Amino acid sequence: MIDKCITLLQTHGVSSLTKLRKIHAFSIRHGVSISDAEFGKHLIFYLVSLPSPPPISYAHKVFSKIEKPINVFIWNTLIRGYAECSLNYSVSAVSLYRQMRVSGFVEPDTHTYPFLLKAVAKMADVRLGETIHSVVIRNGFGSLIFVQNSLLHLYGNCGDVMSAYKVFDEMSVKDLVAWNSVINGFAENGKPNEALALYTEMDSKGIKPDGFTIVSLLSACAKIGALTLGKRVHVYMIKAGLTRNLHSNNVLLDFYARCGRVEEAKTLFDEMVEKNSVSWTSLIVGLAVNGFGKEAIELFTNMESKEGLLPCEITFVGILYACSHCGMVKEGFEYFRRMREEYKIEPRIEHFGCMVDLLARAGQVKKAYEYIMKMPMQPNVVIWRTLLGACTIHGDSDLAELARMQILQLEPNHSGDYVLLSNMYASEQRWSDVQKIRKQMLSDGVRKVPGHSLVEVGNRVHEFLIGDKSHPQSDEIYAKLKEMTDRLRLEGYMPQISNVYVDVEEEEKENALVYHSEKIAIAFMLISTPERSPIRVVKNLRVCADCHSAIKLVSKVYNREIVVRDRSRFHHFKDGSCSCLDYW
DNA sequence: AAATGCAACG
Repeated sequence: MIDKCITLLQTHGVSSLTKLRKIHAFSIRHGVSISDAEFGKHLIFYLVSLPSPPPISYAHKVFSKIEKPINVFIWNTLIRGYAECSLNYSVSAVSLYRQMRVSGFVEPDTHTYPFLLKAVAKMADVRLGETIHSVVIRNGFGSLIFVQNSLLHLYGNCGDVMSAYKVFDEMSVKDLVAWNSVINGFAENGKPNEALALYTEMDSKGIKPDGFTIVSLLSACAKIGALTLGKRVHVYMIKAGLTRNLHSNNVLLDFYARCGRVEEAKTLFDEMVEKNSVSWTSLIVGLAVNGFGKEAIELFTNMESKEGLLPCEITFVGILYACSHCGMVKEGFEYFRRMREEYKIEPRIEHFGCMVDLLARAGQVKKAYEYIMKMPMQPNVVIWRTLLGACTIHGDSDLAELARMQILQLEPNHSGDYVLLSNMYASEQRWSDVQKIRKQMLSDGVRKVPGHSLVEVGNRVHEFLIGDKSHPQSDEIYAKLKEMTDRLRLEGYMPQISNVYVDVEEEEKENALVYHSEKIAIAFMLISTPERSPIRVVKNLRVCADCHSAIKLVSKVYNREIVVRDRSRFHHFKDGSCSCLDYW
């Protein structure tokens, strides 16, 4: 009878939880004891093998009924189950491993450590990882490639790329998984150049990349807006024959959108043979952050009419983002309602954040505040910062002060909030308040994040800081800046120096002309690139109002399309106007 | 027996 039950598990077990429950009930009816290790082993195995997340408490119940001592396979399977569940369960995987050690009956084997390390990687606990690493070596498993690969993943996930690289360097045999893991480690930790260098090395050894390799490299480039690097990866992707790989295409789409190349993203989307809801969502979000809200919504309408495509919560974040950044307040509320009622998606704090932004950005800051007060969850620092940002733009200093007090409690020492408030006071010519904020910044030991702008010419990236004079062509750049300002004045440009003024250090204020980094970068591009060619700037902070109005005019006067990637979004400047329609 | 993408605000 037990053999029959096991056969049943083997033939139907992989399909569904309902089937497994039925087989379990069947076995009880026919007198097969759950404490029988052979049957219990199979049942746990199939439970844990169900698509994620596995029914772990059910599996654990079966586990606890199995007669002692429990063999190592069963221990491993349950550890694996916990490792594949959400983060909260990773701790249980570790404590299960400890129980196994103290039970004294079995020793961990070669399978135990990859499962355990997976759980520790999820926890991103580098100290625990190091401890287990030394245990692994002591037990003689340190030279097994799958254990080493697990270690690579662990260190990468903990942000300790140097330890990952050390493990990698000492591996005598490196398979594609090892290369992917270490490349992903660098890519995920903001080191796309290193990731790409490793890729080049891998390529020179004749190892072919797969979809994972491409995804790691491209998402790293997307994060930092490295268009030239990413384009190189696109070429590798073509060379490796991965142009039909869905994941790679999705991330390529995201990459182009995140580099401001909306046309390329759209073309790619149209040409993709296989598309899933992630592809649609990526383009919707891409259009939204690039300021093409109307197009994002059009695409969403299109998506709704397609069979078998369901928008998810992220799709709605994109849609609500599109509405808030285009001033479509009424539409935003309507989509929020439909998300809950038609799609049964419970709004998360991100969605409420969009709604606060929707009201606040449209100037209804008081209503936004009331909305925050009525939210079913505790507002986080992002929500308050949204309100603060809108208050500084719409000049509600009382509410701005209130929002800042909330932020100060949740996250002290964040320079951006001081700067926002100080800029608002400056725009109202409340210089004593500006001084007060600046003094407070000094006494609180808060240092402003210096603004910088990156531009690419050919294969080189040039970086400019505020008032930067370190570039070898500095004289030419400043001559161009002077000419630029003169020509803009003729077009009616009035410099609003207040934003710049509070940004610079006391000594520098004596120099009459201090330019924000984006202006310097644009002047540099005007002299370094052919006429009419588009200019891309990646900035680490938000563009100030003065630079924004200046760049609008530059796009007209110099007949250049200028794309500025902000800290949070894109501005496409063309013929004297911006895709954000000054709605930011 | 390692592993993938899209996410509000700043």
